[in-house]
Amino acid sequence: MTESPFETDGCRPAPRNCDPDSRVVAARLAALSHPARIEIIKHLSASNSCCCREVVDRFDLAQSTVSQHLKILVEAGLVRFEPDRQRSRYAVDHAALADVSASVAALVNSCCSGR
Amino acid sequence: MTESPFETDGCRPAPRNCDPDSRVVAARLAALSHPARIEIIKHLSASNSCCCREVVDRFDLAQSTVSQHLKILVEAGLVRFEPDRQRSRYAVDHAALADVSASVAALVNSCCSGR
DNA sequence: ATCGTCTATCGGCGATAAACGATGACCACC
DNA sequence: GGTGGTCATCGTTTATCGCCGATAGACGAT
Repeated sequence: MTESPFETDGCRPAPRNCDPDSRVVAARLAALSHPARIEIIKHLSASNSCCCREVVDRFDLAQSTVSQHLKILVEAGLVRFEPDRQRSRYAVDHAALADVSASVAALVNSCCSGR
Repeated sequence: MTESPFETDGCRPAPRNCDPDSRVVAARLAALSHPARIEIIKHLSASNSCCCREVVDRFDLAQSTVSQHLKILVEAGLVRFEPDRQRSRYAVDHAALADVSASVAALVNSCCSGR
């Protein structure tokens, strides 16, 4: 356990005495908190699996931008990546997505149960 | 009124052909995608209702920072604000929070149902 | 070997977020 | 009136986001 004051670990800045759970949830929500990424998730799941180009054609965003969004989703664990020849197959990780939904539900629930 | 191609309306930048729903969901998730704000939500619901100072004491953040976070939560409609003498009562809007949870669940569901 | 295509990454730019201190408004109380 | 506590806002600084064009790597086809 490093004694670093800030362990960014891909999360947003957090107060010192912050529940690690909150950081994890926040990081995943951050990945989902962009309209383009939500749309990309929808598109991926509708098509079962897409390559980058397919997504670029769908939305009018530059290829580099789409690649960036996909990278963020992969790093958040919401999308799985599999290189396929010169293409890249991206597919939604439904389990991870369900997990996010469960996390939010748990947060809401804890707020209601605690009164 | 300028003919701006982007009507930001308090949301993150979005591609042109973006489902408005995605923008709304994204905006709410953005409010939740910060560890400190998640912690604040938890604290508020545990205490039923808090003033700003109470939150400041709990986390080691400057009063102005906490005030800012609370403002963001209020603007996102997740927390209700009620001035009370020189204090400010902040309370979680459980209905709104449940609504966010439902939105995420709907998104996840649409991904699974669409296969 | 040389194209053309698909990707990922780099570098840069403008805009926004996040944090803080300082200031002033407001209220209660002495 | 003066004092102390609470709060929102302003202004500043720093870091990150979101987007793009350009570039380079990898692959298939000609």
